[in-house]
Amino acid sequence: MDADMAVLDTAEQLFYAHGVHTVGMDDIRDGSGVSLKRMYRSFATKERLVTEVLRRRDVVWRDKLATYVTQATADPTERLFAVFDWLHQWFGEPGFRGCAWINMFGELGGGSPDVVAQARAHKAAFRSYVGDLVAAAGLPPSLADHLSLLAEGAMTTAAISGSSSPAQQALDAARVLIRSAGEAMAP
Amino acid sequence: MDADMAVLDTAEQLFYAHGVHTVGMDDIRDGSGVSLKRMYRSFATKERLVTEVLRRRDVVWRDKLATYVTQATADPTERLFAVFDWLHQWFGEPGFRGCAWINMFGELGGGSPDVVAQARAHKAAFRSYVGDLVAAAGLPPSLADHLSLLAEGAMTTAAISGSSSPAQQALDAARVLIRSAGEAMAP
DNA sequence: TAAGGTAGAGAACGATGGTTCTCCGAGTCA
DNA sequence: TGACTCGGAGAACCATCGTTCTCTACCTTA
Repeated sequence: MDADMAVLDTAEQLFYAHGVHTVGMDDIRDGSGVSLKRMYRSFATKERLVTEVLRRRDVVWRDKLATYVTQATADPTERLFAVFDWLHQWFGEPGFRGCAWINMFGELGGGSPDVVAQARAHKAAFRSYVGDLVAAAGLPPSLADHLSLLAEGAMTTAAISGSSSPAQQALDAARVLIRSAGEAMAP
Repeated sequence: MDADMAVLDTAEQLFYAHGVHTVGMDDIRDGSGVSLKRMYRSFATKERLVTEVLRRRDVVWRDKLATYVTQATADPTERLFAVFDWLHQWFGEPGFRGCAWINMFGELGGGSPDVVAQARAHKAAFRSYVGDLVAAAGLPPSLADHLSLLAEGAMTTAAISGSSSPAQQALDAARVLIRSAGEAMAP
């Protein structure tokens, strides 16, 4: 449905920019041009709309990252660096306000098991993707945890500080970790 | 005022556990036993109460960390490790739900410059503290950024995954970074 | 053209929550 | 004791918001 897409687009943008609670269904109607009646036919409740937004965003977000990394370089180790390049680019986008899952976890996590599950799944998928890249580079699995932590830290630090330089700092740290891990494996 | 303390205690606990929006002033009244009238005399608005909670928590949180680190060891480098030990301990506390500033930034950051400022100040103070420890250990300043990112990443990852092991992973990564930085300085 | 069904605009409803007001009891001071 | 002040409990007020309902216009089909 075209209208459903418009609703999801508007909801995602407004939720991300202002948080879930402060955005009313009326705001989403106004932004999308879709009537309340129609919205409620596709999304029975606001909570359902939230989870649909997160579900779609998860696919899109990880696809954008993977596409960028794949096209950036074919070298397995360089691909790990490319993850942080992509973060840097993302942080610099206008309206960047951190990771949507972290934000929604903070806002709704206390009362919404669905949001907790989505956040957990999204973060697990990201870590798993980094794990694939690490394995492809022939590096030890624990490195995936370390690089993921750097990436997560960069996201929140960039959001709160309003700067994209945490991506660069995370990349610097990642270089050290990757080099050390490589030396440890093949000294 | 004793009543003010009770209000702040209750508000902090409820806000942290459930988020700001879902906690009503009535809930804080019920939890603290302080009447609404009295609460509004000390805290003119709910938003003010939120910022007072954050202000007090900032002092307490950083003091707990610094006290732990100071008492853990006198060795400058070991003190850097102690930061992550403390995080591990914190993550394991019952009711742990991540960093209050990150959570509130996610929930209110879009509409509350005060909360943004508090989160920014708190994170800057933490980074600065790590910077002091790094300097005391005679290590390069950029290491402070790297270790801070690991710590931030560990906080959100621990919160979302519901596990305290990210602190251990961050400690592992920190060991590598610190060793590398030490070798680079005095090879 | 007439009947019927669909969809949208917007009002309405019910609940919630921030903030204020009212009323009443208790303590105080002359 | 009596007037006065203070503070608390809780109702009241007002706005917001999720959700539903109504009414009307339009489209379809015979």
